[in-house]
Amino acid sequence: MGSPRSTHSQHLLRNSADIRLVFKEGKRASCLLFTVLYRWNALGHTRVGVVVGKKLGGAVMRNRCKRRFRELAWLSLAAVPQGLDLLILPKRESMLQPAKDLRQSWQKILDERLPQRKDVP
RNA sequence: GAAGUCGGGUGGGUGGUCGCUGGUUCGCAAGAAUCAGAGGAAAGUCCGGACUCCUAGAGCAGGGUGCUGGGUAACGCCCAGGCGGAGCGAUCCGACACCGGCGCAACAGAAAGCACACCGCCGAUGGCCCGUGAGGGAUCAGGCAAGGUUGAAAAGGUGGGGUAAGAGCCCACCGCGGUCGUGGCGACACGGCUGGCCGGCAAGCGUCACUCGGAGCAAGACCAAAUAGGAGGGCGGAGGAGCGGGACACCGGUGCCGCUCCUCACGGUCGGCUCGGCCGUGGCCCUCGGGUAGGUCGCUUGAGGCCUGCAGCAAUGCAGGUCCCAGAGAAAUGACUACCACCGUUCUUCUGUGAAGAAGGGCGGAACAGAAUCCGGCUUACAGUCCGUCUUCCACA
RNA sequence: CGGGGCGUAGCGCAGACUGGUAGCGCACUGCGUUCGGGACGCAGGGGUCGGAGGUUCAAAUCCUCUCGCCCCGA
Repeated sequence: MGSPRSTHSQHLLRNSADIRLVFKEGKRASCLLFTVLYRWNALGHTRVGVVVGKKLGGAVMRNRCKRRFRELAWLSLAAVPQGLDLLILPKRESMLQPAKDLRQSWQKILDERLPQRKDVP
């Protein structure tokens, strides 16, 4: 199996079977700019993935979108309870938004809709 | 100076904070240090290769290309030249071989291929009528293809002679075909002689010349879970019947082992359900090879970049020197922020009659677009901006 | 990444190989029939043939480029 090259790649959700599992069983929290799906995994550490469809633009736009959201999740990794699979689905409106609006929305979802650290099963 | 033309370049910069990927070194490890990290199109996938695997050979079929010569690993690409077309010009554009064969040309038009006669012109010649006659008239036979009409296209064009009217019927020039000569490697050009001279379409079928085996890095090689299935082996197996085996001194029965059959059980199927029919399995474990998810390799040193010289009109080639320059794997090469440049707009102040210019401030914008095995091209997209070549026009000297 | 296919009326499709009239079914409009509706009968409207360029006298059709959609391959 995939031996992790660093601690960074441990926290990436990139396996297509796992992503499909989150789509199927995950819970859903959304706002105007994006949607987050989340599901408890059995690994004990958090994994984050970003899924951007072709409708949002060309390869350049899609890559930038993924980078911005991945970094957003990265900075708040310590605040998220361990053992959660997160899947971010950006919406078209988020492409043109400035970074601070994105950060506010993300923080709001994180505080109000997602499980907190004390909820770890 | 304006308008244009062709060719080439660039594709914001410098800090700060937080991060990503790979190599190297150090470290038991966690990690640390250091170096490197998207494009001219990375795109579309339209061609050509390299490289892999498959394919016994050849022919046919099928595909591609299509003026000539050169360049190249190769090309449908590039360079040079010819011819035709567009433009005052610099320049630009061109699938630009062949109509012998089979086909096609709607509608219109008289006629669209062994050309034709609607309107028209003539009616010299032979008839008819008038007239003594010279002659005149209409048009029957007949002649004509100049003019009109149609069409994308009507059997060379213009002028003259000729004629009853006409016609390459004859002549001159132009065009076309044939042939000879000269120049050129050649496409072709020029000139002489000669023939009175029946088209178009091959991005229709085809012919000719050259050329092409098929698939593609998701190629291919290796390692290899779970589940199902395959082969082999071991242990086990509910009830009954038959046959065989061997031990018990011998025979028979019971029990044991093996095989076959039936019942039974389970699963599937037909069926709304039961009964019933059909099919499959008979429980567990081990080994083997194939192989999926997943992983490793392929994976970046190459028809490579830069500089200099030589050969060539050029594309390009040769020689020498020098450099190592992304290798990810749902996919790194960034995000945020400050300042400076650039553009647009607006405000204030100053100069100025005005047009406008200078300084400072605010707001907004900044293209097309992301390597995915690697090269050579083509095509398409592209805000700005810089450099050079040539052409035309205007002004001044 | 590679391979293949399709864009024609509001919808589903012919026509394309062999170039000259764009057609079929449903839907729509009007009239008839019926007391009224449906069904049926008659008549009719509706098309940049995805876009641009080229070949040709003439292009939905042939050629090139381009846009969008769909399918297949580890």
